[in-house]
Amino acid sequence: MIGTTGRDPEALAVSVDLVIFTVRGDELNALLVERGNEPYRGACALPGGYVRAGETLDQAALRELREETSLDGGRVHLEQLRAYSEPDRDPRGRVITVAYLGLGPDLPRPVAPRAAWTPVADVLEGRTVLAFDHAGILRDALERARTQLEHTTIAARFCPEPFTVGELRRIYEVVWGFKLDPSNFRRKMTRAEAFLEPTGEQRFPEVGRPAALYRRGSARYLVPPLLRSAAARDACP
Amino acid sequence: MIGTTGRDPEALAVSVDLVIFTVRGDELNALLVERGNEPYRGACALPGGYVRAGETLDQAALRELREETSLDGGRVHLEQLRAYSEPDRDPRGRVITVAYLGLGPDLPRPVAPRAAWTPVADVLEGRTVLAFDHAGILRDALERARTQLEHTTIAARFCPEPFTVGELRRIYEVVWGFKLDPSNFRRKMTRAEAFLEPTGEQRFPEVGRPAALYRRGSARYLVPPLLRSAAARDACP
DNA sequence: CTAGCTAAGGGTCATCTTGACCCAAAGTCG
DNA sequence: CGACTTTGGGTCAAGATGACCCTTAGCTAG
Repeated sequence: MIGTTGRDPEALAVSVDLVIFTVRGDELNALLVERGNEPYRGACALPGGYVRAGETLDQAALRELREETSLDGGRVHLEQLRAYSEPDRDPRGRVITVAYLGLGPDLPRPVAPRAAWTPVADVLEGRTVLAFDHAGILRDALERARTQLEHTTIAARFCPEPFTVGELRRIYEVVWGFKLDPSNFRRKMTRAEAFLEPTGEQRFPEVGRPAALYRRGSARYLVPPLLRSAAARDACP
Repeated sequence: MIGTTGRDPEALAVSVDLVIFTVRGDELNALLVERGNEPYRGACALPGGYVRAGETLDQAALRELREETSLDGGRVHLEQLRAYSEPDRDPRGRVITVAYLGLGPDLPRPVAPRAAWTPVADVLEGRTVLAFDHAGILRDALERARTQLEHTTIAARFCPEPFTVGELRRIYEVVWGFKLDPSNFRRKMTRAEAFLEPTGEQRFPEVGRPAALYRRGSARYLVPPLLRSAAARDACP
């Protein structure tokens, strides 16, 4: 959380803010904390805090992640998004923040009090109001996540291992916001080099045919990429 | 340039550093300044400086651009690359820097003394040594520029208008570091929606057949993208 | 004037990828 | 058993790509 004390208006502070996405059920969720102090008391905000002396931005982001979710960085993919620097973005003083995008499999309930998973749609459609410029940061993070699904293999980071092709497809559908053809999706994913590693096991779901189980392969990039059509890109919010 | 005075080791400063690329002849060049002060006196560095009070990062980057090249932002495409935050990246104290990637057509000689266009290859191959972590920043910027050429229409920002398809192709070849098939390249570019806008004029070069002239179209993205093959990606440095 | 050079610009063709389908297989539930 | 759901395999046409070929239109050397 952003500190509680007033700040020298001349001073320049640097913070990190985290957009942690996870897929729960059929919804994309982000980790938000309810603010206990002014400004924006009672509103929601992205988890984050000031960068400490001797700490890199990556280390600060990992520390905040641990404080809010009690997760080591091993299970969550964290990457720098960009810096936000509007002089009046924080009414307490000059704070430049570096946003991080985090992705993880259906994560446990956050440990921090007042922290909770919130559907991203609630923010996009105005049902949940975010403090500061955090709504804009969240939108940028969502767009980055959607683009990353096209070119990289991070979608598998959303899935607890082992997982089925259907589970992986649901990640794409939830993050992108539209349905994919199951058959074409399977062809694409199973033929991609080192994306999926078959375990040989099967999973027997409550309904439907048993599905083969996979583990994440070694590939970091999906070549050729799986591009959203221009039409689909425009259709979703 | 980075300031000349010593700094309080407890304080945290934020700077911007600019990687400005331009194509001159058959080489990709970056704008570098020779350092007149310690540390790294005599070495080259990226242009940059501290962010001032009340200034966004974008504004700081534009101001530095003007100071070094006397160019308004209109002719140069500037975008944020990422932040660099290793605590010991600057021996004078804690400085977090946000790097910007800039692209422009064959730009005039820089106005600032000790500033000069330098072939990027000289840096990559160690003939030119950069101060701080600037060599790493330059490599990251080059990789970003290469990726941007695949998905966006920024390559045209390297070309003074009006330009020919051959000139545009040379941009790709110089930035990517390998040759492209002229015929296939033309097909791809002229069929891309709103990338090239024919002027109807022709240019008569010293040698070879006259070429049709184009202006930048309104499209910002190149769909479908023009992807480097995995082989080509690995081949170039 | 002609041959030779260079680069533009148009075309062919085999291959690959994609999107829209269809359909059988293998489980559960009524 | 039959309805239902999801997996997983297949076809087929349309489009994109890479490797070519060849003509065109300017220049220059002889």
